[in-house]
Amino acid sequence: MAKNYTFVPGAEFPYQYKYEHMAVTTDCVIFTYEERQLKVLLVRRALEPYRGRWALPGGFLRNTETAVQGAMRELREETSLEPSGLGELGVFSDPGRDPRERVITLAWYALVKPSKVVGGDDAEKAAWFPIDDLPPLAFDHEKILDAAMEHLRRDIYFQPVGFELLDDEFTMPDLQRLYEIILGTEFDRRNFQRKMLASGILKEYPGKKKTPHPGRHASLFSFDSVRYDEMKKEPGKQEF
Amino acid sequence: MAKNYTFVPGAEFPYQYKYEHMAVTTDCVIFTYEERQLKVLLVRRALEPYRGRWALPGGFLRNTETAVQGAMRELREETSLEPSGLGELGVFSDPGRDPRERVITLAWYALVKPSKVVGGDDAEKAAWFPIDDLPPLAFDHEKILDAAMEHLRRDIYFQPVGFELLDDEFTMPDLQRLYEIILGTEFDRRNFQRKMLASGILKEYPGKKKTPHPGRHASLFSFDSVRYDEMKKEPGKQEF
DNA sequence: GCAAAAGTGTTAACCCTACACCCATGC
DNA sequence: GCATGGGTGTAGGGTTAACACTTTTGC
Repeated sequence: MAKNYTFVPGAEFPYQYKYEHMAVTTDCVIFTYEERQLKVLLVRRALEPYRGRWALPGGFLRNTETAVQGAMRELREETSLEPSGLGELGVFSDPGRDPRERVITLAWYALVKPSKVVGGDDAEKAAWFPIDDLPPLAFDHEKILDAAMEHLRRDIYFQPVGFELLDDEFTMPDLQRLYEIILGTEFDRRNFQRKMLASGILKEYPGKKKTPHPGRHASLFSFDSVRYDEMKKEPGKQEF
Repeated sequence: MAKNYTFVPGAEFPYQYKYEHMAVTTDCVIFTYEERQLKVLLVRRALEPYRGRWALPGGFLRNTETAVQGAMRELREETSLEPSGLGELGVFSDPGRDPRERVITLAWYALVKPSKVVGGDDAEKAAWFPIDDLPPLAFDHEKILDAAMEHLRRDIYFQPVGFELLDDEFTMPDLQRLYEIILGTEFDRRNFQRKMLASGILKEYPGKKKTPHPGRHASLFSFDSVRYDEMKKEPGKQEF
Protein backbone atom coordinates (compact mmCIF):
# COMPACT_ATOMS: atom_id res chain seq x y z
CA MET A 1 0.00 0.00 0.00
CA ALA A 2 1.29 3.47 -0.89
CA LYS A 3 2.30 5.62 2.02
CA ASN A 4 -0.06 8.52 2.43
CA TYR A 5 2.15 10.81 4.47
CA THR A 6 5.74 12.02 4.45
CA PHE A 7 8.12 14.05 6.61
CA VAL A 8 10.40 16.68 5.06
CA PRO A 9 12.94 17.82 7.66
CA GLY A 10 13.78 21.48 7.49
CA ALA A 11 10.76 22.46 5.39
CA GLU A 12 8.52 25.24 6.67
CA PHE A 13 5.65 22.71 6.72
CA PRO A 14 7.48 19.43 7.25
CA TYR A 15 4.47 17.22 8.08
CA GLN A 16 2.80 16.43 4.76
CA TYR A 17 -0.20 14.21 4.10
CA LYS A 18 -2.25 12.95 1.17
CA TYR A 19 -5.50 13.63 3.00
CA GLU A 20 -6.60 16.31 5.37
CA HIS A 21 -5.17 15.85 8.86
CA MET A 22 -5.90 17.61 12.11
CA ALA A 23 -4.28 19.01 15.17
CA VAL A 24 -5.26 16.90 18.19
CA THR A 25 -4.73 17.93 21.78
CA THR A 26 -5.57 16.42 25.16
CA ASP A 27 -6.79 18.35 28.18
CA CYS A 28 -7.19 17.16 31.76
CA VAL A 29 -9.63 18.23 34.42
CA ILE A 30 -8.10 17.26 37.75
CA PHE A 31 -10.25 17.59 40.84
CA THR A 32 -9.34 17.52 44.46
CA TYR A 33 -11.22 18.25 47.69
CA GLU A 34 -9.51 20.43 50.24
CA GLU A 35 -10.67 22.85 52.91
CA ARG A 36 -14.25 21.82 52.30
CA GLN A 37 -14.01 22.93 48.71
CA LEU A 38 -13.92 21.12 45.40
CA LYS A 39 -10.90 22.41 43.51
CA VAL A 40 -9.55 22.09 40.01
CA LEU A 41 -5.98 22.22 38.76
CA LEU A 42 -5.10 24.97 36.27
CA VAL A 43 -1.89 26.07 34.55
CA ARG A 44 -0.94 29.50 33.32
CA ARG A 45 -0.40 29.62 29.58
CA ALA A 46 3.15 30.61 28.59
CA LEU A 47 2.40 30.96 24.88
CA GLU A 48 -0.09 32.62 22.58
CA PRO A 49 -2.97 32.37 22.16
CA TYR A 50 -4.42 33.30 25.54
CA ARG A 51 -0.93 33.88 26.89
CA GLY A 52 -1.00 34.50 30.64
CA ARG A 53 -4.49 33.09 31.08
CA TRP A 54 -5.27 30.07 33.22
CA ALA A 55 -6.15 26.90 31.34
CA LEU A 56 -6.60 23.18 31.82
CA PRO A 57 -3.30 21.30 31.63
CA GLY A 58 -2.85 19.67 28.24
CA GLY A 59 -1.16 19.85 24.89
CA PHE A 60 -0.61 18.29 21.51
CA LEU A 61 -0.90 14.56 21.15
CA ARG A 62 2.07 12.70 19.68
CA ASN A 63 1.69 10.15 16.98
CA THR A 64 3.10 7.23 18.94
CA GLU A 65 1.02 7.49 22.09
CA THR A 66 -2.60 6.75 22.90
CA ALA A 67 -4.79 9.67 23.92
CA VAL A 68 -4.58 8.67 27.59
CA GLN A 69 -0.81 8.38 27.44
CA GLY A 70 -0.61 11.83 25.85
CA ALA A 71 -2.87 13.35 28.47
CA MET A 72 -0.80 11.75 31.24
CA ARG A 73 2.46 12.99 29.71
CA GLU A 74 1.24 16.57 29.37
CA LEU A 75 -0.09 16.50 32.90
CA ARG A 76 3.21 15.23 34.25
CA GLU A 77 5.22 17.78 32.29
CA GLU A 78 3.07 20.71 33.33
CA THR A 79 2.11 19.84 36.90
CA SER A 80 4.27 16.87 38.06
CA LEU A 81 1.06 15.06 38.91
CA GLU A 82 0.46 11.41 38.04
CA PRO A 83 -3.03 10.21 38.83
CA SER A 84 -3.66 6.46 38.81
CA GLY A 85 -6.01 6.72 35.86
CA LEU A 86 -7.94 9.08 33.64
CA GLY A 87 -11.63 8.92 32.85
CA GLU A 88 -12.97 9.80 29.46
CA LEU A 89 -14.75 13.12 29.34
CA GLY A 90 -15.51 13.84 25.73
CA VAL A 91 -14.49 15.35 22.44
CA PHE A 92 -14.48 19.08 21.78
CA SER A 93 -14.46 19.62 18.06
CA ASP A 94 -16.05 22.96 17.28
CA PRO A 95 -14.08 24.22 14.23
CA GLY A 96 -13.72 27.70 15.72
CA ARG A 97 -12.66 26.80 19.24
CA ASP A 98 -8.96 27.56 18.67
CA PRO A 99 -8.06 30.82 16.88
CA ARG A 100 -4.94 29.33 15.27
CA GLU A 101 -6.54 26.51 13.34
CA ARG A 102 -9.07 23.77 13.85
CA VAL A 103 -8.07 21.71 16.87
CA ILE A 104 -9.76 18.57 18.18
CA THR A 105 -9.44 18.27 21.93
CA LEU A 106 -9.84 14.98 23.75
CA ALA A 107 -10.73 15.73 27.36
CA TRP A 108 -10.04 13.53 30.40
CA TYR A 109 -10.61 13.79 34.06
CA ALA A 110 -9.20 12.45 37.29
CA LEU A 111 -9.61 12.77 41.03
CA VAL A 112 -6.65 13.11 43.38
CA LYS A 113 -6.22 13.18 47.14
CA PRO A 114 -5.23 16.48 48.74
CA SER A 115 -1.98 14.85 49.87
CA LYS A 116 -0.95 14.73 46.22
CA VAL A 117 -1.59 18.40 45.69
CA VAL A 118 1.51 20.07 44.28
CA GLY A 119 3.31 22.58 46.46
CA GLY A 120 3.31 26.31 46.13
CA ASP A 121 6.78 26.59 44.58
CA ASP A 122 5.52 27.09 41.08
CA ALA A 123 2.20 28.63 42.04
CA GLU A 124 2.62 31.06 39.18
CA LYS A 125 2.67 28.14 36.76
CA ALA A 126 0.15 25.70 38.24
CA ALA A 127 -2.42 26.18 41.00
CA TRP A 128 -5.62 24.82 42.45
CA PHE A 129 -8.78 26.91 42.21
CA PRO A 130 -12.10 26.40 44.00
CA ILE A 131 -14.66 25.30 41.47
CA ASP A 132 -16.95 28.21 42.30
CA ASP A 133 -14.25 30.87 42.19
CA LEU A 134 -12.39 30.47 38.92
CA PRO A 135 -10.39 32.99 36.91
CA PRO A 136 -11.29 33.52 33.23
CA LEU A 137 -10.12 30.49 31.28
CA ALA A 138 -8.53 30.06 27.85
CA PHE A 139 -10.33 28.59 24.83
CA ASP A 140 -13.60 26.81 25.65
CA HIS A 141 -12.21 25.41 28.88
CA GLU A 142 -15.22 26.57 30.87
CA LYS A 143 -17.29 24.26 28.71
CA ILE A 144 -14.92 21.36 29.32
CA LEU A 145 -15.10 22.00 33.04
CA ASP A 146 -18.89 21.98 32.96
CA ALA A 147 -18.78 18.62 31.23
CA ALA A 148 -16.39 17.35 33.89
CA MET A 149 -18.70 18.42 36.71
CA GLU A 150 -21.57 16.64 35.06
CA HIS A 151 -19.50 13.48 34.71
CA LEU A 152 -18.48 13.68 38.33
CA ARG A 153 -22.11 13.98 39.39
CA ARG A 154 -23.01 10.94 37.35
CA ASP A 155 -20.04 8.81 38.39
CA ILE A 156 -20.57 9.38 42.07
CA TYR A 157 -23.64 7.14 41.89
CA PHE A 158 -21.71 4.19 40.55
CA GLN A 159 -18.18 4.52 41.77
CA PRO A 160 -16.79 5.37 45.17
CA VAL A 161 -15.33 8.60 43.82
CA GLY A 162 -15.50 10.23 47.21
CA PHE A 163 -12.57 8.20 48.42
CA GLU A 164 -10.33 9.22 45.57
CA LEU A 165 -10.86 12.85 46.52
CA LEU A 166 -10.29 12.48 50.24
CA ASP A 167 -7.17 11.55 52.13
CA ASP A 168 -6.77 7.95 53.24
CA GLU A 169 -8.43 8.69 56.55
CA PHE A 170 -11.47 10.92 56.67
CA THR A 171 -14.47 11.64 58.82
CA MET A 172 -18.07 10.95 57.99
CA PRO A 173 -18.98 14.66 58.00
CA ASP A 174 -16.15 15.32 55.53
CA LEU A 175 -17.41 12.62 53.22
CA GLN A 176 -20.94 13.90 53.51
CA ARG A 177 -19.98 17.47 52.70
CA LEU A 178 -18.12 16.25 49.63
CA TYR A 179 -21.20 14.45 48.39
CA GLU A 180 -23.32 17.49 49.10
CA ILE A 181 -21.00 19.78 47.18
CA ILE A 182 -20.79 17.51 44.16
CA LEU A 183 -24.50 16.80 44.01
CA GLY A 184 -25.69 20.20 45.15
CA THR A 185 -28.05 18.72 47.73
CA GLU A 186 -28.15 18.12 51.48
CA PHE A 187 -28.42 14.83 53.30
CA ASP A 188 -29.61 13.86 56.72
CA ARG A 189 -26.51 13.13 58.82
CA ARG A 190 -27.83 9.90 60.29
CA ASN A 191 -29.25 8.45 57.10
CA PHE A 192 -26.09 9.31 55.21
CA GLN A 193 -23.91 7.56 57.74
CA ARG A 194 -26.14 4.49 57.86
CA LYS A 195 -26.20 4.12 54.09
CA MET A 196 -22.44 4.53 53.77
CA LEU A 197 -21.72 1.98 56.45
CA ALA A 198 -24.28 -0.40 54.98
CA SER A 199 -22.49 -0.32 51.65
CA GLY A 200 -19.66 -2.16 53.33
CA ILE A 201 -16.82 -0.28 51.70
CA LEU A 202 -15.81 1.67 54.78
CA LYS A 203 -13.79 0.50 57.72
CA GLU A 204 -13.20 2.20 61.01
CA TYR A 205 -9.81 3.76 61.55
CA PRO A 206 -8.45 4.18 65.07
CA GLY A 207 -8.31 7.70 66.44
CA LYS A 208 -10.30 10.86 66.15
CA LYS A 209 -9.90 13.94 64.10
CA LYS A 210 -9.27 17.12 65.98
CA THR A 211 -11.49 19.83 64.65
CA PRO A 212 -10.54 23.49 64.66
CA HIS A 213 -14.04 24.42 65.82
CA PRO A 214 -16.08 23.59 68.91
CA GLY A 215 -17.97 20.32 68.93
CA ARG A 216 -17.26 16.67 69.45
CA HIS A 217 -14.38 15.19 67.45
CA ALA A 218 -15.36 12.99 64.56
CA SER A 219 -14.29 9.35 64.17
CA LEU A 220 -12.05 8.42 61.30
CA PHE A 221 -12.84 5.97 58.53
CA SER A 222 -10.92 4.62 55.59
CA PHE A 223 -11.91 3.09 52.32
CA ASP A 224 -11.93 -0.73 52.37
CA SER A 225 -10.48 -1.42 48.94
CA VAL A 226 -10.35 -5.18 49.50
CA ARG A 227 -14.06 -5.27 50.19
CA TYR A 228 -14.72 -2.98 47.25
CA ASP A 229 -12.81 -5.17 44.82
CA GLU A 230 -14.84 -8.15 45.96
CA MET A 231 -18.07 -6.25 45.45
CA LYS A 232 -17.10 -5.16 41.97
CA LYS A 233 -16.98 -8.81 40.92
CA GLU A 234 -20.50 -9.42 42.14
CA PRO A 235 -23.23 -8.64 39.65
CA GLY A 236 -25.91 -6.05 40.15
CA LYS A 237 -26.22 -2.32 40.14
CA GLN A 238 -24.10 -0.71 42.83
CA GLU A 239 -24.62 2.71 44.21
CA PHE A 240 -22.56 4.68 46.65
CA MET B 1 0.17 35.09 13.92
CA ALA B 2 1.98 32.98 11.32
CA LYS B 3 -0.10 30.35 9.63
CA ASN B 4 1.04 26.90 10.60
CA TYR B 5 -0.43 24.94 7.72
CA THR B 6 -0.67 25.21 3.95
CA PHE B 7 -2.35 23.49 1.04
CA VAL B 8 -0.43 22.71 -2.16
CA PRO B 9 -2.91 21.59 -4.85
CA GLY B 10 -1.61 18.86 -7.13
CA ALA B 11 1.23 17.84 -4.83
CA GLU B 12 1.53 14.19 -3.86
CA PHE B 13 1.10 15.26 -0.24
CA PRO B 14 -0.92 18.46 -0.54
CA TYR B 15 -1.88 18.91 3.13
CA GLN B 16 1.19 20.34 4.87
CA TYR B 17 1.57 21.39 8.51
CA LYS B 18 4.19 22.89 10.77
CA TYR B 19 3.39 20.41 13.52
CA GLU B 20 2.41 16.80 13.51
CA HIS B 21 -1.22 16.28 12.53
CA MET B 22 -3.42 13.23 12.58
CA ALA B 23 -6.05 11.41 10.63
CA VAL B 24 -9.37 11.61 12.46
CA THR B 25 -12.39 9.48 11.64
CA THR B 26 -15.87 9.09 13.09
CA ASP B 27 -17.72 5.80 13.50
CA CYS B 28 -21.36 5.22 14.42
CA VAL B 29 -22.95 2.36 16.29
CA ILE B 30 -26.64 2.36 15.35
CA PHE B 31 -28.93 0.05 17.27
CA THR B 32 -32.44 -1.07 16.53
CA TYR B 33 -34.74 -3.69 18.04
CA GLU B 34 -36.57 -5.96 15.64
CA GLU B 35 -37.91 -9.51 15.81
CA ARG B 36 -37.08 -9.67 19.49
CA GLN B 37 -33.44 -9.01 18.76
CA LEU B 38 -31.11 -6.11 19.32
CA LYS B 39 -29.47 -5.34 15.99
CA VAL B 40 -26.65 -3.14 14.81
CA LEU B 41 -26.10 -1.46 11.44
CA LEU B 42 -22.98 -2.45 9.50
CA VAL B 43 -21.62 -1.52 6.08
CA ARG B 44 -19.41 -3.58 3.81
CA ARG B 45 -16.04 -1.98 3.16
CA ALA B 46 -15.43 -1.15 -0.51
CA LEU B 47 -11.78 -0.22 -0.05
CA GLU B 48 -8.63 -1.54 1.51
CA PRO B 49 -7.78 -2.18 4.25
CA TYR B 50 -10.27 -4.87 5.30
CA ARG B 51 -11.94 -4.65 1.88
CA GLY B 52 -15.12 -6.73 1.80
CA ARG B 53 -15.40 -6.94 5.57
CA TRP B 54 -18.30 -5.55 7.55
CA ALA B 55 -17.60 -2.43 9.58
CA LEU B 56 -19.33 0.34 11.49
CA PRO B 57 -20.43 3.18 9.20
CA GLY B 58 -18.00 6.08 9.39
CA GLY B 59 -15.17 7.89 7.66
CA PHE B 60 -12.75 10.77 7.71
CA LEU B 61 -13.72 13.96 9.46
CA ARG B 62 -13.56 17.18 7.45
CA ASN B 63 -11.94 20.28 8.77
CA THR B 64 -15.05 22.45 8.67
CA GLU B 65 -17.47 20.22 10.55
CA THR B 66 -17.83 19.22 14.19
CA ALA B 67 -17.32 15.58 15.05
CA VAL B 68 -21.07 15.01 15.33
CA GLN B 69 -21.71 16.65 11.98
CA GLY B 70 -19.05 14.47 10.40
CA ALA B 71 -20.49 11.32 11.91
CA MET B 72 -23.99 12.28 10.72
CA ARG B 73 -22.72 13.01 7.21
CA GLU B 74 -20.89 9.72 6.88
CA LEU B 75 -23.90 7.86 8.22
CA ARG B 76 -26.18 9.55 5.71
CA GLU B 77 -23.81 8.91 2.81
CA GLU B 78 -23.32 5.25 3.63
CA THR B 79 -26.73 4.20 4.95
CA SER B 80 -29.28 6.97 4.16
CA LEU B 81 -30.13 7.01 7.85
CA GLU B 82 -30.57 10.23 9.82
CA PRO B 83 -31.10 9.67 13.53
CA SER B 84 -32.34 12.59 15.61
CA GLY B 85 -29.13 12.77 17.59
CA LEU B 86 -25.87 11.00 18.36
CA GLY B 87 -24.55 10.13 21.79
CA GLU B 88 -20.88 10.29 22.58
CA LEU B 89 -19.24 6.90 22.90
CA GLY B 90 -15.55 7.50 23.22
CA VAL B 91 -12.17 7.90 21.61
CA PHE B 92 -10.22 5.03 20.11
CA SER B 93 -6.63 6.07 19.75
CA ASP B 94 -4.40 3.00 19.87
CA PRO B 95 -1.51 3.87 17.49
CA GLY B 96 -1.69 0.46 15.81
CA ARG B 97 -5.44 0.19 15.29
CA ASP B 98 -5.31 1.10 11.59
CA PRO B 99 -2.64 -0.57 9.42
CA ARG B 100 -2.28 2.45 7.11
CA GLU B 101 -1.25 5.04 9.65
CA ARG B 102 -2.22 6.24 13.06
CA VAL B 103 -5.93 7.09 13.05
CA ILE B 104 -7.95 8.59 15.89
CA THR B 105 -11.55 7.45 15.82
CA LEU B 106 -14.34 9.35 17.54
CA ALA B 107 -17.21 6.94 18.14
CA TRP B 108 -20.93 7.81 18.45
CA TYR B 109 -24.07 5.89 18.94
CA ALA B 110 -27.78 6.20 18.26
CA LEU B 111 -31.00 4.25 18.60
CA VAL B 112 -33.57 4.04 15.81
CA LYS B 113 -37.03 2.56 15.44
CA PRO B 114 -37.43 -0.50 13.24
CA SER B 115 -39.68 1.53 10.94
CA LYS B 116 -36.60 3.52 9.97
CA VAL B 117 -34.61 0.45 9.08
CA VAL B 118 -33.25 0.74 5.55
CA GLY B 119 -34.68 -1.63 2.95
CA GLY B 120 -33.02 -4.66 1.43
CA ASP B 121 -32.12 -3.01 -1.89
CA ASP B 122 -28.51 -2.45 -1.02
CA ALA B 123 -28.24 -5.31 1.43
CA GLU B 124 -24.80 -6.01 0.02
CA LYS B 125 -23.68 -2.55 1.12
CA ALA B 126 -25.47 -1.99 4.44
CA ALA B 127 -27.34 -4.42 6.65
CA TRP B 128 -28.59 -5.03 10.19
CA PHE B 129 -27.03 -7.84 12.22
CA PRO B 130 -28.24 -9.31 15.50
CA ILE B 131 -25.88 -8.26 18.25
CA ASP B 132 -25.14 -11.85 19.20
CA ASP B 133 -24.56 -13.10 15.67
CA LEU B 134 -22.07 -10.74 14.06
CA PRO B 135 -19.69 -11.32 11.16
CA PRO B 136 -15.97 -10.59 11.68
CA LEU B 137 -15.50 -6.83 11.78
CA ALA B 138 -12.82 -4.51 10.41
CA PHE B 139 -10.28 -2.70 12.60
CA ASP B 140 -11.09 -2.72 16.32
CA HIS B 141 -14.79 -2.33 15.69
CA GLU B 142 -15.66 -5.21 18.01
CA LYS B 143 -14.16 -3.12 20.80
CA ILE B 144 -16.19 -0.07 19.79
CA LEU B 145 -19.33 -2.19 19.78
CA ASP B 146 -18.59 -3.49 23.26
CA ALA B 147 -18.25 0.08 24.48
CA ALA B 148 -21.58 0.92 22.84
CA MET B 149 -23.35 -1.95 24.59
CA GLU B 150 -21.98 -0.80 27.90
CA HIS B 151 -23.20 2.73 27.26
CA LEU B 152 -26.62 1.44 26.32
CA ARG B 153 -26.82 -0.53 29.55
CA ARG B 154 -25.93 2.56 31.53
CA ASP B 155 -28.23 4.94 29.68
CA ILE B 156 -31.28 2.75 30.04
CA TYR B 157 -31.38 3.64 33.73
CA PHE B 158 -31.63 7.36 33.09
CA GLN B 159 -33.28 7.81 29.75
CA PRO B 160 -36.29 6.12 28.22
CA VAL B 161 -34.12 4.53 25.56
CA GLY B 162 -36.57 1.68 25.12
CA PHE B 163 -38.95 3.93 23.26
CA GLU B 164 -36.36 5.04 20.76
CA LEU B 165 -35.75 1.43 19.82
CA LEU B 166 -39.38 0.36 19.51
CA ASP B 167 -42.04 1.43 17.02
CA ASP B 168 -44.50 4.10 18.11
CA GLU B 169 -46.92 1.48 19.40
CA PHE B 170 -45.63 -1.49 21.30
CA THR B 171 -46.77 -4.06 23.80
CA MET B 172 -45.63 -4.40 27.37
CA PRO B 173 -44.07 -7.82 26.75
CA ASP B 174 -42.07 -6.33 23.85
CA LEU B 175 -40.79 -3.54 26.05
CA GLN B 176 -39.92 -5.98 28.79
CA ARG B 177 -38.00 -8.28 26.48
CA LEU B 178 -36.03 -5.31 25.20
CA TYR B 179 -35.02 -4.35 28.72
CA GLU B 180 -34.13 -7.95 29.49
CA ILE B 181 -31.94 -8.26 26.40
CA ILE B 182 -30.09 -5.02 27.06
CA LEU B 183 -29.54 -5.66 30.74
CA GLY B 184 -29.10 -9.43 30.50
CA THR B 185 -31.56 -10.07 33.32
CA GLU B 186 -35.15 -11.19 33.72
CA PHE B 187 -38.01 -9.30 35.31
CA ASP B 188 -41.28 -10.34 36.85
CA ARG B 189 -44.03 -9.54 34.33
CA ARG B 190 -46.36 -7.95 36.86
CA ASN B 191 -43.76 -5.88 38.66
CA PHE B 192 -42.28 -4.68 35.39
CA GLN B 193 -45.66 -3.52 34.11
CA ARG B 194 -46.54 -1.80 37.36
CA LYS B 195 -43.25 0.07 37.49
CA MET B 196 -43.49 1.20 33.88
CA LEU B 197 -47.04 2.46 34.28
CA ALA B 198 -46.16 4.17 37.54
CA SER B 199 -43.42 6.14 35.80
CA GLY B 200 -46.17 7.96 33.95
CA ILE B 201 -44.45 8.07 30.57
CA LEU B 202 -46.69 5.49 28.91
CA LYS B 203 -50.15 5.94 27.56
CA GLU B 204 -52.60 3.31 26.36
CA TYR B 205 -53.07 2.98 22.66
CA PRO B 206 -56.35 1.61 21.29
CA GLY B 207 -56.30 -1.86 19.82
CA LYS B 208 -54.43 -5.07 20.37
CA LYS B 209 -51.47 -6.62 18.74
CA LYS B 210 -52.03 -9.86 16.96
CA THR B 211 -49.37 -12.31 17.93
CA PRO B 212 -48.11 -15.00 15.58
CA HIS B 213 -48.10 -17.51 18.41
CA PRO B 214 -50.86 -18.92 20.63
CA GLY B 215 -51.77 -16.88 23.67
CA ARG B 216 -53.80 -13.84 24.51
CA HIS B 217 -53.16 -10.72 22.42
CA ALA B 218 -51.28 -7.94 24.16
CA SER B 219 -52.54 -4.37 24.59
CA LEU B 220 -50.69 -1.58 22.89
CA PHE B 221 -48.97 1.36 24.54
CA SER B 222 -47.16 4.41 23.27
CA PHE B 223 -44.59 6.73 24.73
CA ASP B 224 -46.11 9.88 26.26
CA SER B 225 -43.54 12.42 25.15
CA VAL B 226 -45.51 15.38 26.53
CA ARG B 227 -45.50 13.85 29.98
CA TYR B 228 -41.84 12.95 29.64
CA ASP B 229 -40.81 16.49 28.72
CA GLU B 230 -42.65 17.78 31.78
CA MET B 231 -40.87 15.27 33.98
CA LYS B 232 -37.46 16.18 32.60
CA LYS B 233 -37.93 19.71 33.90
CA GLU B 234 -38.60 18.47 37.41
CA PRO B 235 -35.53 17.92 39.53
CA GLY B 236 -34.43 14.60 40.91
CA LYS B 237 -32.89 11.43 39.71
CA GLN B 238 -35.15 9.69 37.25
CA GLU B 239 -35.01 6.04 36.43
CA PHE B 240 -36.92 4.07 33.84
C1' DG C 1 -59.36 -29.36 25.09
C1' DC C 2 -54.81 -27.94 25.74
C1' DA C 3 -50.77 -25.29 25.82
C1' DA C 4 -48.96 -20.80 25.60
C1' DA C 5 -48.94 -16.11 26.65
C1' DA C 6 -51.15 -11.90 28.81
C1' DG C 7 -53.92 -9.43 32.48
C1' DT C 8 -54.65 -8.61 37.36
C1' DG C 9 -54.12 -8.19 42.94
C1' DT C 10 -52.23 -9.18 47.55
C1' DT C 11 -48.79 -9.80 51.01
C1' DA C 12 -44.46 -9.49 53.36
C1' DA C 13 -39.82 -7.75 53.46
C1' DC C 14 -37.00 -4.18 52.82
C1' DC C 15 -35.41 0.51 52.39
C1' DC C 16 -35.68 5.18 52.86
C1' DT C 17 -37.21 9.23 55.54
C1' DA C 18 -38.05 11.96 59.17
C1' DC C 19 -37.15 13.05 63.58
C1' DA C 20 -35.08 13.59 69.07
C1' DC C 21 -31.91 12.89 72.38
C1' DC C 22 -27.32 12.46 74.24
C1' DC C 23 -22.24 13.20 74.17
C1' DA C 24 -17.78 15.51 73.53
C1' DT C 25 -15.38 19.72 72.82
C1' DG C 26 -13.78 24.90 72.59
C1' DC C 27 -14.42 29.14 74.45
C1' DG D 1 -22.22 26.60 81.11
C1' DC D 2 -23.31 27.14 76.59
C1' DA D 3 -23.06 26.84 71.81
C1' DT D 4 -21.49 23.83 68.24
C1' DG D 5 -21.07 19.72 66.00
C1' DG D 6 -20.95 14.47 66.18
C1' DG D 7 -22.94 9.76 67.46
C1' DT D 8 -26.92 6.77 67.83
C1' DG D 9 -31.97 4.62 67.59
C1' DT D 10 -36.74 4.16 66.22
C1' DA D 11 -41.34 4.47 64.10
C1' DG D 12 -44.01 5.22 59.71
C1' DG D 13 -44.54 5.32 54.79
C1' DG D 14 -43.39 3.90 50.47
C1' DT D 15 -41.32 0.87 47.28
C1' DT D 16 -39.98 -3.53 45.70
C1' DA D 17 -40.20 -8.55 45.36
C1' DA D 18 -42.46 -12.76 45.49
C1' DC D 19 -46.21 -15.25 44.24
C1' DA D 20 -51.36 -17.66 41.93
C1' DC D 21 -55.23 -17.52 39.43
C1' DT D 22 -57.97 -16.16 35.42
C1' DT D 23 -58.57 -14.91 30.47
C1' DT D 24 -57.70 -15.06 25.63
C1' DT D 25 -55.95 -17.22 21.73
C1' DG D 26 -53.90 -20.89 18.08
C1' DC D 27 -53.83 -25.42 17.02
